[in-house]
Amino acid sequence: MVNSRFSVAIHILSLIATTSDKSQLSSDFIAGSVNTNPVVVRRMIGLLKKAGLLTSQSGLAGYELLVEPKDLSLLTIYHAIDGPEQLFAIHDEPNPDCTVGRKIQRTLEGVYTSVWDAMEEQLQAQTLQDVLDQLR
Amino acid sequence: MVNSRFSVAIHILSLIATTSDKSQLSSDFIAGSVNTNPVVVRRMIGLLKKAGLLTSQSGLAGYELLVEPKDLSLLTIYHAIDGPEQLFAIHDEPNPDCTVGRKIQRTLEGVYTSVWDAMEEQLQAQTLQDVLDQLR
DNA sequence: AAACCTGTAACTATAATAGTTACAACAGGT
DNA sequence: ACCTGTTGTAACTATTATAGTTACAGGTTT
Repeated sequence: MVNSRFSVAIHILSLIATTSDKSQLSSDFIAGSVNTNPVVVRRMIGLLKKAGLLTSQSGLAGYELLVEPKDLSLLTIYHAIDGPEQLFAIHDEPNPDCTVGRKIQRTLEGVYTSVWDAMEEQLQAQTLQDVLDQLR
Repeated sequence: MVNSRFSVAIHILSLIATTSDKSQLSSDFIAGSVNTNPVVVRRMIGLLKKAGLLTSQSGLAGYELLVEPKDLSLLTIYHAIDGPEQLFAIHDEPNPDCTVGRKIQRTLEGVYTSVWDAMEEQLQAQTLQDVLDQLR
């Protein structure tokens, strides 16, 4: 299973989107809602910031979204957090002297790509706004 | 990323399907093609056997498929190897006193379920025979 | 200056994974 | 009966990913 970073990222972005008093949004406050360590939050926010999804100011509590929730697809978030770009690992160096071993890697890549594409399509179809609507 | 067991399972099943001299199929031989340890192979085969996909006889080399490659979907294989049934982990115990924290888990479950379903659909659509065709 | 914050590096703990060693039990040939 | 080679499993080890943590330099506000 993929790590929980994607979940944490969506949680953080939801919090920022729904909190009107931005000065309340310290990494410590956010960590309290997510139930993790403030550093974990700041680390994650660093990635989201690098992807241009939000701004922050060093030394000053408060984050602001740079993208409207309805324009922010979950796929964009996924790419922002630098999650794995493959679903299934393929074993290393199968035997090249074997008919199966010689071609299995490329074959599996093809199989997994179709699965991955289907997944991306789903993530593209859902936005942060959809998540916010369900949180009500 | 999910582990490489799924890849190894497909490799093993492909080997069994394409090898006519079944007595050649020892766990050691298969391990040589996959490039891993014979015990890893036997462990994996134990799962496939438990799922009714193949037979083996203790003490005697040789495995046989119990299902026609064209009737064996990759999804069936995936379930056989007991892979994770969720793609993304959801962080534990978000703060119940927070609007977001209170409902984020259930919301994410919904999101991830739609992604998972799309993935299963892709795996269901492809069979071991499709893989064999591409190995040619 | 004091209190509070961010950003980041470095370290630690835990868990998943794959690989490995070891061995009991079975099969087939001699 | 014995030897060789095999499966099925348990138990252990090594490696890696992940999350959590400590520490601290530097920014911001009062």
